[in-house]
Amino acid sequence: MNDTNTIGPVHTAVALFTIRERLEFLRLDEGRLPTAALAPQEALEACARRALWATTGIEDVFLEQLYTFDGRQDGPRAIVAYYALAPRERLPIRRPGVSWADPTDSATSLADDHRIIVQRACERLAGKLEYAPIAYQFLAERFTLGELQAVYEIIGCQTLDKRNFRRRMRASARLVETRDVRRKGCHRPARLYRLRDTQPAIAGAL
Amino acid sequence: MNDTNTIGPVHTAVALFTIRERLEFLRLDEGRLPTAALAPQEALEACARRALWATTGIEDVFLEQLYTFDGRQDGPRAIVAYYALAPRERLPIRRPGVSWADPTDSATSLADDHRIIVQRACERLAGKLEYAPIAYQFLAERFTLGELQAVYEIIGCQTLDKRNFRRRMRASARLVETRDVRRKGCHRPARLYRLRDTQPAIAGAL
DNA sequence: TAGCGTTGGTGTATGAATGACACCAACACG
DNA sequence: CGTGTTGGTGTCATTCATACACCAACGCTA
Repeated sequence: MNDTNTIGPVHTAVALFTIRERLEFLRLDEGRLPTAALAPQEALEACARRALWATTGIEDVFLEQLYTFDGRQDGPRAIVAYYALAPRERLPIRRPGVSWADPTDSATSLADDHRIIVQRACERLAGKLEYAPIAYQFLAERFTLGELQAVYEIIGCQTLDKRNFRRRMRASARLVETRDVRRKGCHRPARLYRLRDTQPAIAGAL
Repeated sequence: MNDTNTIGPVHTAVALFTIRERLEFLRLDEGRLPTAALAPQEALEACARRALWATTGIEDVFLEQLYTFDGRQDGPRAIVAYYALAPRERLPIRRPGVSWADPTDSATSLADDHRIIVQRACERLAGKLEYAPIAYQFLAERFTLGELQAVYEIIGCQTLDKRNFRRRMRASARLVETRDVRRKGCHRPARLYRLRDTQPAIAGAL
């Protein structure tokens, strides 16, 4: 009766994105995003993290506030939406009731108010891609330039020229070349890079 | 006892900006921004407009959601902050208890949580200046290029080259030259421009 | 062990956009 | 009619963005 997900004046909702060939978001089987009602004394961001943790067990992901929506008349007064980003490797989700869905697929069953959240989050991602280091949130600590380019192409919905992309990344001075390479498949190994320490991985405010 | 400004689980707060030689925001004498508690059935944006209207009588200004902050323990659960923009001419505020203040002046008496709102709003303004038509929100329907440049310089906190600025504005194709000029002071009259109709004056989502 | 398939990795040339810069025009006022 | 003040204009140099093609290194297989 006192289900923390259905009562309370303020709720949070979280759209968790990851990339595996395509951009995907985490969707509960009932066609909703993870949500939680704000508990007494609880901070909004903590509430959002709790919503994610309760459904998936995931912790310590990139999380940023997206927008606050009006609630429904029979529900919360306001819904504070967040979006989260994480590399696929960190998401060994094998829980009943959650799965990955395609945000661009209008056939995906999803409540209207949550569909808007996913769509706005995609727009925000594409917009921030150029001026904030969000692409790295989809990658492991060390990554290849090929992987990085794939993230840019998927979020930006366009193919990029390899040489121009690499030059841009080098010019940004955010990357550090490591001494290691990654072997994967029957082709030339790829150099591994990581984010420069002095550059915060998460751009604070919007 | 039932003061709508002190109870209720969700509040809105509004930082209203205008430009008169410098950027200014509207501040209540008690060192707070206009706020309102979300009424039953009320939409968040309507609540923010009501907060502004109740203190100033101002209606129909540009208003955009900024960020949602945690409430304080003895107050609301969440504070949804908005920022508003309006040309100075439309603000004949002669109400007791409200005045204009300098957002960059740390000596301005302002509650800490509201100070953060003003600061974040200034950052958002500067950031959006380049890609969204917010500068026009500070101007009347028809304006001179000199006035427009002044807005850009004040929000961007930098002086701009007159010729380069005008070229950029022309290239953006957002402006329409009118046949009229404005005479003001003892110097050459300035051509008046207006925003192109097909371009929405307010960029919708963020 | 040689060839193939696949991804990793590199430089140059061209057009576009940006930034720096100085002078005349039109008015009001005294 | 002279002065002060803001309005208005073009060019050149530099930087940035775009388009584009080939060899390298590996695993696999024949």
